[in-house]
Amino acid sequence: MSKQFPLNALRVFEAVARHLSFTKAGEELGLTQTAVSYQVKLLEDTLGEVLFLRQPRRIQLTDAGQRLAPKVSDGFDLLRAAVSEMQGSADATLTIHATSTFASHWLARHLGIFQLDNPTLAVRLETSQEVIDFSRTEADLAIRVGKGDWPGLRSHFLMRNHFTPMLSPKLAATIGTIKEPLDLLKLKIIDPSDPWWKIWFTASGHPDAPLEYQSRSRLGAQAVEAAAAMAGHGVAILRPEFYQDDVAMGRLVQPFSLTCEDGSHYWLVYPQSRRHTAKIRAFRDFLKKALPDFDANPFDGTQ
Amino acid sequence: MSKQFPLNALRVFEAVARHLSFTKAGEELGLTQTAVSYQVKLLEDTLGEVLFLRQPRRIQLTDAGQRLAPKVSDGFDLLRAAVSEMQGSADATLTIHATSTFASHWLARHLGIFQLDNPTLAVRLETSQEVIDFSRTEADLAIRVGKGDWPGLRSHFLMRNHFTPMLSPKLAATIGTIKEPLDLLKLKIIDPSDPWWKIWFTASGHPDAPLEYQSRSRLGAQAVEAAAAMAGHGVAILRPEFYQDDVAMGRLVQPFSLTCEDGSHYWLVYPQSRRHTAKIRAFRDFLKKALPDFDANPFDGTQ
DNA sequence: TTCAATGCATCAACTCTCTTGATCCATGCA
DNA sequence: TGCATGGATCAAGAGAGTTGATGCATTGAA
Repeated sequence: MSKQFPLNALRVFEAVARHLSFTKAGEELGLTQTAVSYQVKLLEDTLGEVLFLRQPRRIQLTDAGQRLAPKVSDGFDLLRAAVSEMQGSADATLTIHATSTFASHWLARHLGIFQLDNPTLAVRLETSQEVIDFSRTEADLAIRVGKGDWPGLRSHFLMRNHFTPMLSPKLAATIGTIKEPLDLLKLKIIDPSDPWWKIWFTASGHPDAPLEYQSRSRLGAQAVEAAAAMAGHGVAILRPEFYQDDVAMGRLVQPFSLTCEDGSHYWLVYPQSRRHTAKIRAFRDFLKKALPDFDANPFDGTQ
Repeated sequence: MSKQFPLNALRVFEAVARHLSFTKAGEELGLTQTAVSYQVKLLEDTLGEVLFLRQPRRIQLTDAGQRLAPKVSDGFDLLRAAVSEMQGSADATLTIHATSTFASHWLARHLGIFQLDNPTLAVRLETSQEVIDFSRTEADLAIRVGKGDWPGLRSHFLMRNHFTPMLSPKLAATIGTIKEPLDLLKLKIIDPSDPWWKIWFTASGHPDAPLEYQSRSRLGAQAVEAAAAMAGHGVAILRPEFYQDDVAMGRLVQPFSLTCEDGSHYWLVYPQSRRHTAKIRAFRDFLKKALPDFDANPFDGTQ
């Protein structure tokens, strides 16, 4: 079965053997009668066997052709089945990669609706902080934070990413009321090297707020910082919408209404080439319904 | 399984899945690594599924690929088997078309040797007077009389065709001895419209011998005329070598040693495209050994 | 008998798929 | 650190495969 062997000719032969007509077979395959004739002859030449007897207005399988035809049909049936089955079962699982923050604070809440709408689709949710590479990881789609400009990938805007300081009410109580942004500096900043802090203090009118840049690296995930904040270990800078529950439960407070952005937002992302897949379409449609700003342009004037 | 589906890509995928290497698969198939890469991507695009995870120095099947690979292998195994089995069994039968004259007077005598040399080959001998068309009849090769110039066919000279009057000794006795060609005209000429008579009489010095051209058409087969001659119904004009047995048995006599030709000779003939088939090669070799003049040029000077 | 319809073969021209070779990049190993 | 391995990417090119026109033989209907 080396590259020499004309597989396409074999496929054509199979169709011709079924129809016993070059023309009909051509129609089935979307070929002209000429092409069919050519392919059959090509196959006959490589096999060294005549497969059809050309009688005036009809063709007929030779003994050789008769022996070959059913087995070739079986072979192609198997291939067809293999392919469609593979596609079927692959379609049955949707693998989503998301940051743990988004997964736990947004997806967890909304995925139920998607699953109700798509009962046959098993969802596999993988969380990772890294930006996954679709060619190296088995994932159908991903939720990423960034600018939406990833080459080779299709991206849809999901929601803006903004942030504001948050801390546990208990910790806040230790310094009385928090009136002024600079008050926060009396407390421990959980990750002062996070550029978000610089942005926020600048926006609040304190571009020179003293932040200890030298300290530990980012904890890596907003969720971890949030947990630390809830535990009263310090002040975190978070996306407030993700923690409304915790605010309601009294685990966190948002002392200032000022929120800032750094230009990175949440995006749905998947490989260009797979944009027409049913399951991807389904998830895209779900997000479109669930998110008012889906596919909006975060960079136009209307903030 | 329409023409859209890249069958070749599937074949490439099968090889890659076995080797787990684009390069190795390429070597097996006689392709460059680039081509393999292209084909795999093509297949992935049409399926809408990633089949391999590209890790730095190795690749790995995805779930989808893992499901697909074994079934595709099975499918190709089936096709491979179908093809080789067909070829095998087709190679096991050699169908020869010959004129009944040649079949009964030459082949019948010599075919035994061929079958001893090729015990696995079943020989099917079909006799017919018509010049068969290989595209309309199931035949591997044919023995024909003619000039050896059939388009699309390969032909090998077998033996000259020449002829001389022959008759039963009993019939000859009815007019005493036969000394002179014209003596034959005292007897019934079995098929006087046969152009061979005209040629022979002319060669014997009697271009004006009165032959009843108007009479019945040729009996069609030399064998039939020979039978008539043996039965004493008249004089036939035959290829003497074919009837040496009958001469020996006293059924026929050849009154004159003069033999003539009409430019047509015996040829082995088969489709160009099948010249490399094992069974055709075998039969050709057999004739080469059995016939001293095999593949000689009957038209050169050396008669 | 003649005429129209059907179906395959043939031919030349072209298209576009597929292949090649060069180059690049990342990783693993010495 | 430097080399070998293995895959991706790119531009260029070849050639397999298609197409459409045409021809031929047969069948069936008028």
